[in-house]
Amino acid sequence: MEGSAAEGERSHTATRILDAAQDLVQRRGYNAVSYGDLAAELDLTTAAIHYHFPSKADLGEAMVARYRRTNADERAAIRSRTNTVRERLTQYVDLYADVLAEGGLCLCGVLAADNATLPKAVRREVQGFFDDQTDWLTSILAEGTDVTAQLEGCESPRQAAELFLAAIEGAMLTHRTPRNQLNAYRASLRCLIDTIAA
Amino acid sequence: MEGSAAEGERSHTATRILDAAQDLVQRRGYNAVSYGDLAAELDLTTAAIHYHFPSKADLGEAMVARYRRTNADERAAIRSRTNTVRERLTQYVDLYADVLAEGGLCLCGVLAADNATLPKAVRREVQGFFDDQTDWLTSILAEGTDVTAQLEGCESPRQAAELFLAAIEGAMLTHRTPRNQLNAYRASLRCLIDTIAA
DNA sequence: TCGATTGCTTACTAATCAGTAAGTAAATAT
DNA sequence: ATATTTACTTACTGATTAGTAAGCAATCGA
Repeated sequence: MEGSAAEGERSHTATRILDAAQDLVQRRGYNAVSYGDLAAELDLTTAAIHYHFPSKADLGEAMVARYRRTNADERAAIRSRTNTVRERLTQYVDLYADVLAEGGLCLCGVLAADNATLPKAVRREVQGFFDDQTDWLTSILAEGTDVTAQLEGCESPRQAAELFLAAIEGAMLTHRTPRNQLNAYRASLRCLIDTIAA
Repeated sequence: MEGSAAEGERSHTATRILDAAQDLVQRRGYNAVSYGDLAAELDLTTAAIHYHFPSKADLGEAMVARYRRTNADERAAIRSRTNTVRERLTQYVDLYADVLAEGGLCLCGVLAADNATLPKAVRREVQGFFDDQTDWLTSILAEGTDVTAQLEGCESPRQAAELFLAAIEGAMLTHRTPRNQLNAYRASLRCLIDTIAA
């Protein structure tokens, strides 16, 4: 076996399965995606998918874990390439522009809606994702000028971070109609960003 | 037949079916609720449910239509019993306190997540619900002091209304963990209300 | 070169899905 | 009193669900 790199090494097929699963779940929800759907999309058998991910819980957990890692990289990139709160929040909002344009939602936003039917491991990953976001946004906001001065009711950067995250996830949900959804999504969030980074 | 009242008259069983369906969908999502689940919950057969609602699309449409009517009444009650923007928004936010405490979400928030798999008629009702909310919030905000002065980036009451709705739907989604979810939900929205109604 | 492992396929299973047909007991209408 | 309608039940159907068992060709390690 060659240079066994850090964990996360996956076969080409396993990666394709995760890609297809994530795409379908973001557009249709957890319970509307079956092994049969994935098999059809990838020209595989359902058994082949069970070979890579024995149960749907395994697939779901791997899918969200990978989503969290990718998202962490994207946030790190935003932090290193920008300097102001406004730039950072704007680019953070735009992280979801592509999925939204294709009719999808934040993976964990969709999964949170299906929360009660999720395997425990998946639910834990989803909660972890939201914690990641809140922590990151809190640190971004804490570095800028005092956000509690702009948002009257907010007693801490963390509270403002929670509001901002809620606004993003909610704006994707409420602006899901085909027409102009992306503009409406951006407009809602710009409204909040301008207040925060006045 | 006795005094055929205004439309919306439904048999006792049909009402019980809608109650159970709404409760289950709010907690589990559209695709995780089957006729079998409802039959078990209500001690009926699935055929009995098909008698009242021939297809799942019929059930879904009736469920959301009733939700919209109930919600319209609740909003009208808030408007007539309060006078300030702050009171109105606070009570509007609290409309979801009970469902949230029981592990549920706004019915249309859940359905928006399942959007791609929804029958057309249901999708139309869900979109109608969001339009209702935006219209109502817009008129509430327009009656108060100029909200575009408090929220820097907002160019109109409507834009502020869209942000507020997004924040509510999103806060339910992100604060779905059992512990203290209701307090966190309220805190996030209070933060926005205090800014809007400063 | 040979045995084991990897990455699949074919062929299942039992459960569950939405939906239907036919029958029935009770209430209602004439 | 009789016919009809209402509100169901029993008993299905064919499709789809997640998941399994067994087999097989190619690759890999010794």
